[in-house]
Amino acid sequence: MLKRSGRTPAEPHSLAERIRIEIAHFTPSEKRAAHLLLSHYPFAGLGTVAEFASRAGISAPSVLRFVTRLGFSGFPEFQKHLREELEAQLLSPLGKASLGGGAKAGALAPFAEAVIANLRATVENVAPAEFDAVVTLLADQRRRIHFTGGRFTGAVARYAESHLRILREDVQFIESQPALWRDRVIGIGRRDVLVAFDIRRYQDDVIALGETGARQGATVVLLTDQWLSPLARVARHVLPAHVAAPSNWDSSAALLVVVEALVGAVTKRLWTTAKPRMEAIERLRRGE
Amino acid sequence: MLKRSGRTPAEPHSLAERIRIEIAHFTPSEKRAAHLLLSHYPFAGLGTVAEFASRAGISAPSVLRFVTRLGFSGFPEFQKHLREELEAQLLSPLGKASLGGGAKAGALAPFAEAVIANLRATVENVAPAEFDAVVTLLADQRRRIHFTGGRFTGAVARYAESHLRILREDVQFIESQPALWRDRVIGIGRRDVLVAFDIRRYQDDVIALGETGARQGATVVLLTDQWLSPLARVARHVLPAHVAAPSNWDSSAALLVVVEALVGAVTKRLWTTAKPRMEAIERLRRGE
DNA sequence: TTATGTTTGAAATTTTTGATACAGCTTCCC
DNA sequence: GGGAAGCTGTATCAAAAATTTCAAACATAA
Repeated sequence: MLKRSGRTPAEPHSLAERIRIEIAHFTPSEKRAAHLLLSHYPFAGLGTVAEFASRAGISAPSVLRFVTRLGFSGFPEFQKHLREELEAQLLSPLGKASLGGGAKAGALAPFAEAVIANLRATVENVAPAEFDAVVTLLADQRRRIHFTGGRFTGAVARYAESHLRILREDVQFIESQPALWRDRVIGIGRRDVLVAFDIRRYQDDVIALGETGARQGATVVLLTDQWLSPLARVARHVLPAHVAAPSNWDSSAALLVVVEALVGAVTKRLWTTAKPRMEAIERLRRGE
Repeated sequence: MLKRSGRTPAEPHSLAERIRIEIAHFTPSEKRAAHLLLSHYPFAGLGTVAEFASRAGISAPSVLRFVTRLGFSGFPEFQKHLREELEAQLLSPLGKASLGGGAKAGALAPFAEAVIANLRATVENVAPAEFDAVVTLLADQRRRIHFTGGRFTGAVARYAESHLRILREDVQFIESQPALWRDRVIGIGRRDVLVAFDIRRYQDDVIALGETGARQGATVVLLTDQWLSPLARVARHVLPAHVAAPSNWDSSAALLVVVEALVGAVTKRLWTTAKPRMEAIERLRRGE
């Protein structure tokens, strides 16, 4: 059994850091307490036991057991530690940058670093004029918008579609399997915009859909990786995102960020018509 | 005479600022209290009345009179105000992402910067042990894995599902509309893992699905935002991601990165069985 | 299934804390 | 020097908070 002496534990780590390390050995209730504290570190711990308990959805005794397990002799001592840590952090020049301690290890950190590099590279490589042109297309309410994507990028396409369909009419998602789009593609023509997502191991059916759309006069927008899908040849606009990741799989995160930036810009562009529309949708959801 | 009503005073200024203005009219012991508070703002005020009194070299009642003069109805209310002010100040650099900025040129760059901040914050807040526990669950081939998510996060859940189903058996996506899962949820029990995605404006149907699953004995894993979906109450494991963005919408990018990191880790864990499986799938796709 | 050990929250208990009444003290003006 | 007005601290009380107890619920292993 762990020592549960009444001393404040020595700190090679900050409290937040220690909790993240030890959280694996916690009981379910203790985990809830830990999560609440970490997600609002350290303010969640500065109120009363009862307040903390109800915010975490557990009982007061469980909160006490939680702080006891952390090595404190009682709740007041625990709070004292939080206050002191907070004061020390806040007064140091680094200050809030490192509040809550830096989680050292984990498979997550290197992945996040790679994605950050991708984002930087993507920002550099996307032509602002191209970005704006796509925003203008998506904000053009006379046009119909179709999203599609491959095995993995399909989810990103759906993400784009689920936002845009709230902002305006005539937005839909098309599955990339030919059997599922053959009939739907017939009506596509000059007034349609086809937004295709395709990253490497470029997918034949997505390419076929894009080429068919282009042949029928649709404006094709391509979101792809830095090496460009073959669809780039028929696309009117291309937004390339970097996808390298320390994994067997590519990362679609930068692609997603481009999508979110597009959605944000379109929202701003369409605000006068989108706002009442969003409110109406909200009312429907609520009233339903 | 000054108003001494029980309300928290309206703040054109912060409390510290107001004290500096009004300090001239304070009695000697009130001045001592004020000086202590200002010189260790706001931490001196976060302890007990007795502690504050002794640090200031005055008596407890004088401290009470001091906070009363500042317009608070009591010491606890005074503390609450200090905590809120501190929290607001500390979080403002993150939250301030103003909407009014120039929307035209380079809407992508500020968005990417915000996402990078989110990623950093997310890496700090995710407990490595919690992350590993989820990897272990997802890599356990005796269990069945179910993904679900809300209006927008549903796409992220699909993204996770589309990767994981290539690595192993028994992976599926469940739509969050109750009508679509009522029949599917019956078979869910102790050997099932339910991975739910839910960020703010937490969605009732996702919560209902999660609670139902938990009630039937499934292990619930929650991917949510930093404020934690109500589902955190029933979830065995919680991975919180930061979602703030300079847009009317939240950003799911950090959530996606967590998913990608999970998938990468599971791939590594299952490599001996996953590799032949992936090759077989590849052959099927080609040969088709 | 039964038996065993954990985990948990409701309620009772103890401790701490904030608040108040009141008397002594200081100050300052006449 | 006397006395009123306002400060201040001691002693005390009431309220709130933390803590402990204990039995039920739960999970786990046999």
